[in-house]
Amino acid sequence: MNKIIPNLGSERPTDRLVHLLVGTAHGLEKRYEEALAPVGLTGPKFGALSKLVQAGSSLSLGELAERLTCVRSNITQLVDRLEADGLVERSEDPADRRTVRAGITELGLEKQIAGAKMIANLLEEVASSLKGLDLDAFERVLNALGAFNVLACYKDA
Amino acid sequence: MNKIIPNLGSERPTDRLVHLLVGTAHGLEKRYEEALAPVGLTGPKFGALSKLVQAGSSLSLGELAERLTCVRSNITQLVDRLEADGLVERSEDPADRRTVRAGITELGLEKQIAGAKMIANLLEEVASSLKGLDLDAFERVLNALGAFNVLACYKDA
DNA sequence: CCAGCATTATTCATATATGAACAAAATCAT
DNA sequence: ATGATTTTGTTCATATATGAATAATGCTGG
Repeated sequence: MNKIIPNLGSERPTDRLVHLLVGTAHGLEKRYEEALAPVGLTGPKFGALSKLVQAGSSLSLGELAERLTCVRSNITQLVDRLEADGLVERSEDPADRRTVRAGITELGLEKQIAGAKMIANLLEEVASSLKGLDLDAFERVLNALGAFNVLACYKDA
Repeated sequence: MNKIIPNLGSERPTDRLVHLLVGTAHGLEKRYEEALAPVGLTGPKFGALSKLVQAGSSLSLGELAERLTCVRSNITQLVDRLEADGLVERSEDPADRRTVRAGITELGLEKQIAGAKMIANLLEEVASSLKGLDLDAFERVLNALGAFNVLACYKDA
């Protein structure tokens, strides 16, 4: 969970801000993982289950990779682990014998729902800690960084 | 480089902001990695070299782990790879036979300097894309999230 | 039709991260 | 002084990520 851009004492004001931004994001992700841990889920596992719930049906591994913005080989492994946990099941696609579909199980659905509750609580906390702040200005800065950045792929990941 | 908090159509305004924040941070980290790639460095490798340069002397692996905010076993592996690249050398600590010190090599120093230049350019770009925005408001929001968050460990990572 | 091309998932090698278990060495408390 | 504890780095098992190579299948242009 590291890979934080190191602060090398440069001390231009934006350098500090970038560092703060990335650190804050990592902190949020850590909270996110911690919120899911009691349910027995990790971030990536919850993400995959959520995409399946959201889709309302099974998805091919390729579709799952797209929606989770990652490469296929990653999904092969993630679905291996989810299947070992009994949260997801692979099935054949009758229309295309190359395709493997992943469908959520009963247990997977339960876990997703439990995880979603934890995340809702977390986001509630975040929302209340942000009350009264100028969130529009905040978003303008993020958008400025987003325009400049490689973020198309994150638009609705 | 994924593990982005998935957007599960909740659509409270702060949910969207959290998602945007984390996505932007990942985008910056991606740019950071891409800036270092031509030099032949990755983020973690550059981070370790930078801490050694900053320290001005060799550091024990434990000190390095602390400054990079990660566990010791991670540093063992990272220093293995840096040593294989010829960027760092392990040495014994005369004062404590348990301790292993990591010192930067000539080549390591060159690479760190080259990497630092690339990062300086990147931050320059960021700074110019942020011109005219209300960075104080931005920082206030980040601080609100930081206070609420597990971020002590990132204060000056 | 079928030869070549594209797509799909898997496997493999690798990088990064964590945490538990371990061995060696240092320190501390009695 | 010495037995217990702590500290240090390594090793191992595991999770997550990437990208290259591969095999199976599907598709397409002639």
